[in-house]
Amino acid sequence: MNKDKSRNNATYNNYNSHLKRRKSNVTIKDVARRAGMSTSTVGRVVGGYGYVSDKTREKVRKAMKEMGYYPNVIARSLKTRRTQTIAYLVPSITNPFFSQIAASIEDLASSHGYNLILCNAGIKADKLRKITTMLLENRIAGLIHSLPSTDALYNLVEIFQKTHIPIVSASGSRKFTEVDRVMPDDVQGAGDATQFLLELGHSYIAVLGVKNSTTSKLRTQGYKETLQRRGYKLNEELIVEGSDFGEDTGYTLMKVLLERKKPPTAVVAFNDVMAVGAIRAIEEEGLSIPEDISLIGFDDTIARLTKPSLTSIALPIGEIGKVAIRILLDRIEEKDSGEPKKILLGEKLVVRDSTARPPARSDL
Amino acid sequence: MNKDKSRNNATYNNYNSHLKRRKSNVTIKDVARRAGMSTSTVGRVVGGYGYVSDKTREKVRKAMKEMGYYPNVIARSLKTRRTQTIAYLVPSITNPFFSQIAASIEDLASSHGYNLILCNAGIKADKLRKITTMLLENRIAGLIHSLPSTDALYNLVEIFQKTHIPIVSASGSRKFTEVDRVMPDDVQGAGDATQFLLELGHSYIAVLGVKNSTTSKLRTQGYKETLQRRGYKLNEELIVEGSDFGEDTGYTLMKVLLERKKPPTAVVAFNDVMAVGAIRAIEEEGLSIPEDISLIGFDDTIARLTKPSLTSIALPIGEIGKVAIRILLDRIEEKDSGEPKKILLGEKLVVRDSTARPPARSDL
DNA sequence: TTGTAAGCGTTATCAT
DNA sequence: ATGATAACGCTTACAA
Repeated sequence: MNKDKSRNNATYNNYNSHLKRRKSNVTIKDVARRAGMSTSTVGRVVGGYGYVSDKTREKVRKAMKEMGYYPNVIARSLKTRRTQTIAYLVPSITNPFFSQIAASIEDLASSHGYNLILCNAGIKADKLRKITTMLLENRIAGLIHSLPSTDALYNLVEIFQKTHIPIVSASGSRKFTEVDRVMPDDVQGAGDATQFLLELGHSYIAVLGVKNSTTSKLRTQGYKETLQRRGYKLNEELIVEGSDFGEDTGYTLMKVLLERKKPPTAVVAFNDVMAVGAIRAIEEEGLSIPEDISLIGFDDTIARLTKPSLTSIALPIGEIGKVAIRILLDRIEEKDSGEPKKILLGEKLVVRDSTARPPARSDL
Repeated sequence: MNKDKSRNNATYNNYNSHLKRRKSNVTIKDVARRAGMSTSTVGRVVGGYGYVSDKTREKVRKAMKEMGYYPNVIARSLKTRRTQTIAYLVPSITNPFFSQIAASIEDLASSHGYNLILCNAGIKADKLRKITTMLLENRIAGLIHSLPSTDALYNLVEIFQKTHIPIVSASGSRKFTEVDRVMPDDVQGAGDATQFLLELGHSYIAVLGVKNSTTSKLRTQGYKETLQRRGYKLNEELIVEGSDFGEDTGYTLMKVLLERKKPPTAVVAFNDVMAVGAIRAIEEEGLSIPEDISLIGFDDTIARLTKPSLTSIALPIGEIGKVAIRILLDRIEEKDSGEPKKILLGEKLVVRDSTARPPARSDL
């Protein structure tokens, strides 16, 4: 009855929509009146705490269902001073790497009763600052991000630190040691790639990197360490770097290598897209993969689709999201109040058609 | 001073973390006390409404900054009975199609002061039902979804209808005529593909479709209509359908076509992935693209990456999100209270290397 | 132009 | 086991 009445009101409101409409939702009070008891008793069955007799509980349940009652979490949050909302900040949700992390975060978050609010921070500092304010105003319970180190991020971290809102970096900035960080083990990944090529018999291995990229730096480090650990001497000339992770950069760098008197017999590109550029360069020179040159990509994104399909280093994408959200929830629920952690997750070599033993004519 | 004190408290709390910590945020009251005036005056400058003298405004601003005040939108929402939160529901955020829509929704939403909460509804009805409850409890202002028609979605639509929370389907279910729908014009897109092939000189054109798919049905319709409008007779044998949009399905269907006495000279696959399967089948038969057979994909997802690169029908992905969020905001802010709309957005043919005139020996 | 005070729908602390 | 009642932090008549 009540319901019908309110519905009629709403319909009526369409006629005088110049007036602000007031959505009157069913409240605890309404349910209490209907069930013939106090709001606190109803509150107890809704919240599932305190003593309620089975009989009253049933009565309340019935009234709730009949009236279509949905507890107002806003009022609850105001009273309890905490929300069930966490945020995930990315540079670009369009990037499959981030959208996969988002998926695994969302999954665990929602199964623990948390809502995930998604923020595309883009690259402008201003946007991130606005987001920071918005998140603060919304009193979010915690935050995961995959953002690069910037002043705006520093600002965010600082404020959240003060407000005691936990932050986890999921393959984002590694700079702020006050926050938990979970990231792929790039040193190990590049090491594995190098080792795999060494075991195939290659000894003159080049890498296609990117200047000013922490990731590229770590991967280069893994390459160097493995080479040296296995007793090979390091040749700095085999480390070539471009300005970005794009296809054209891969193409150009590969061209440079091929024009040398002694080109490498194997190449590790620090990203699948660069590897695609490298494939183009190699084919243009009339060489074939893997017969003349072995090629390994990184990130295992489009490696399945190239021709030939690319041996690549797969990132533990799903793992990153899962571990990050787990840490965050532990922080929020104060099951963990220890020092900030740094967690490295293993990368995995996926062997496909772009790698083989070096050509026999290789006399190196 | 106050700030320092609270920080010390927090640090101290780490020692007795068995006690529940109480985050005490700065409130309007605190600011008012500091600035030496009433809460309502402060409220007026925070909210930017009513009369405030420039002098007091400045005083308040100063106090706010000094104390690090962030308005509590939860309290505000409780009072005003509305939130600045909208939700976007997808079957899978990992799918680039949806993540691109999500990106454009997020963009406009945030620039209008709304938060986007992202929900991966997956395929289980139970998950969607849980999400429905959660969204209701959170009193979201509106909802966009890209979900297929299911009972659980019907349930959601029905409840939201009752509660007067606007819904927009962004390339999701088209069934519920009570909600606004914005979607790609599949009839036109398939029509354009067909027309393009006809103009190249093809007359024996096949399509690779999928059973029980509305999308496939509409695309088939576009194909048929264009053929008939141009005076070609329809050959039902040239419409082959599989059980899903997968690569293997494309491969199998293409094989079937190639084994016929009179194979088609051109094929439209209703999805790029199926087209990849078709390429494999065609190459296996020793035929080449586009010399022997022209091939068109759909959705323009991986079309750039295939070999040969694929002529494909690009979906107006960004547009879908933008239009959907615009409609939703208009509904929320009651700038639009008209009948539910259905908006079709144009698809665009992107010509690449997989299409050419039919071979000369084609005597059809 | 500013202040007072009554809610918004919960939870939490008392009584009973 | 249940009920009254006071917050939570804000907005908003209404009064001054």
